[in-house]
Amino acid sequence: MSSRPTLRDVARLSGVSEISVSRVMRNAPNISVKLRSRVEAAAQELGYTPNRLAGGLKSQTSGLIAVVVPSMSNNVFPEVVDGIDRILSQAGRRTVLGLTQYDGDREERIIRDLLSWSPSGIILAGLEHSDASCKMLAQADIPVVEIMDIDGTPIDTAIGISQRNAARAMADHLLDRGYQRIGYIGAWGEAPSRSLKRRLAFEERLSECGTPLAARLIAPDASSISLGRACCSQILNDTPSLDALFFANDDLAVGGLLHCMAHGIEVPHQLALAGFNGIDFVDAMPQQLTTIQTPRDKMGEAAALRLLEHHDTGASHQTIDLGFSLLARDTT
Amino acid sequence: MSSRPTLRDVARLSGVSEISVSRVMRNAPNISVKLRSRVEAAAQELGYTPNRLAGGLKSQTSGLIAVVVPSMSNNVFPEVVDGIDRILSQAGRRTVLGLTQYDGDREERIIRDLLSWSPSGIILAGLEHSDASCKMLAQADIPVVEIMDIDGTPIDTAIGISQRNAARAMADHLLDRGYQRIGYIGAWGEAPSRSLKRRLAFEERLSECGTPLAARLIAPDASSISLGRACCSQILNDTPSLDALFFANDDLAVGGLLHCMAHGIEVPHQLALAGFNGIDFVDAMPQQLTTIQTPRDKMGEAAALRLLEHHDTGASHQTIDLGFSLLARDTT
DNA sequence: TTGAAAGCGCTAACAC
DNA sequence: GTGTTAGCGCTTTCAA
Repeated sequence: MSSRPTLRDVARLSGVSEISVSRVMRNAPNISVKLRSRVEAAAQELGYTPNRLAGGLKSQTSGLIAVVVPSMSNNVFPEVVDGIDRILSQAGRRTVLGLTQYDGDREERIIRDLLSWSPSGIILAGLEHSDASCKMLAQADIPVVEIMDIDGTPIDTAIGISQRNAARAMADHLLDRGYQRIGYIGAWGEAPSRSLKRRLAFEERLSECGTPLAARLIAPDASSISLGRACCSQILNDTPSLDALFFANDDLAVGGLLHCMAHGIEVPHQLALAGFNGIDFVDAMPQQLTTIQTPRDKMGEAAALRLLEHHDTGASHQTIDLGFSLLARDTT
Repeated sequence: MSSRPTLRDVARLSGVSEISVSRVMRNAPNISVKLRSRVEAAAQELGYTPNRLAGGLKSQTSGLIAVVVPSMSNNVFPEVVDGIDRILSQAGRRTVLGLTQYDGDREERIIRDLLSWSPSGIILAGLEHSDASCKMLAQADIPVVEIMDIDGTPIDTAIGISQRNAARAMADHLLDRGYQRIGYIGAWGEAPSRSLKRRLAFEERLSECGTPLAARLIAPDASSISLGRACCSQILNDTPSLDALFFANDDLAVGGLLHCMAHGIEVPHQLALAGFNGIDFVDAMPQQLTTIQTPRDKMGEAAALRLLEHHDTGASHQTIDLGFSLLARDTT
């Protein structure tokens, strides 16, 4: 049985021109009810599916949205992607995914590859990209939304939070609470530039207040609860005098909390713990973790909405701050 | 300042034919070193990016791979997608995403929409799809891989585990340990057909062994640790005599464990707990949770590999069992 | 409100 | 090894 039916087949069957079928399929205006129903019947009968490759080629606008994030293994990005896709699919657009695995070279290759699909827009995590990447993005002449971080100059639009301010807020919180010997634990070898920014801002703030960071441990491995547990153990072994720990994310922090529970370390009296992100499961722990709540699904949704409304403006160098909130709870 | 350069521009600049440029860009065979370098220089100079919409239209094979899963908010799918993309991106293929939100109608629309991109293959979660969906998939004449579940008849290839056998294994485990009053907790209103299959197989096995399920609680909400905690509290309230609980997933089970910790319920002596999936964080809990370990990233990788190798066979009705393992640990 | 012509950018099929 | 020709399936003009 024949291959996939085309517009031509539908046109022949319904006795109208191809362009009329095209208009019906796209819900273009100025189509009589009669013609529409005739065409729809024929399309139905043939099981016609439009070929978006052809449509996109001709119209120079595919409706694909490229999404470039580091990894789905990091708890924050699935939520972002969920938010993006929720908005896009309502609008008949599709998400094409690229996962960089925190590798800048790979990001560049992915961007090049994604642009070859003539996407109608692109969403990227972070503000740091290679020169070549930036050049490609500028030339592509499509809306570019950079999410997560707003501490820097966006190519077009940045939507997220100030990672630096969030870190400084946590520093202030710990100092307000009277902690003096503060340590920091990170993961991924600090490949995500946002972690690095946060740590630097955190250290900077502590120093400004005359209480410099007392210890630091950056594991090269992927972040996980188990890793947090191991790192917590190690940093306390190396620097027993610590009275507070700030973790690069909640997974690590929960690991720290579990370490303390297992070893009878009283939280927060002997050791205070703070995380970052506000992942669902921190609420469920025996002690509610102090953390910074970030609006991850909002970031995805806002980025997608921005792309959808973008038929007007060009590159706008706009920054949208979605804000964070410091949840001061049981562990500090 | 022209728009995006085309093959023609590169051909003109390098003084060769368009088709030669095309061959160079695709690394086709039979190209002299000299011609290749000349073309590459020109492409470089112009910042040429191929237009895959055009290429795909002509060659009838886009290289896009459609991936249809319920949601990224469910811990299991991000890992699957990570596995898929890891393999695909190596092979120069792209993931186009569709999230069904556990809605069959939406799945059907998504499949229709994704097929309009002429994907080279499609990966779907689960074996249950609407008649219309199955028809479209059959007509599309592309490799179809259904992942997660192998209890049923695949359209083409199924890769995953037997959800039923896994549930029966857990039933046997709990019975072996001597538990008699066993309860079950689920979420999502059991929209994921795999949960339902598991529960039914679990109940069936318990009944076969003369120890029917003592209580059951299916929450309509999205699964989460907090929900597990609440459900555990409720089911114990309704049926205090329970001596074991099987949860639809690890999130719920961890919630149950936290409830027990908070209320001084001794695990497993007063109450045994078992989860499903083998999510990373269960290892980190104060007590290691008994669970069924499922090979989620393997499922993604295997599905992607299957699509890549698929230039030979047609629809094969093949089933690939990746197996699970029951991790009998502290909580049973 | 409908249609005819032209061509988006690329590659398969066939020369040479 | 390289080039010529034709056309993938659709939509943008422009005309009626």
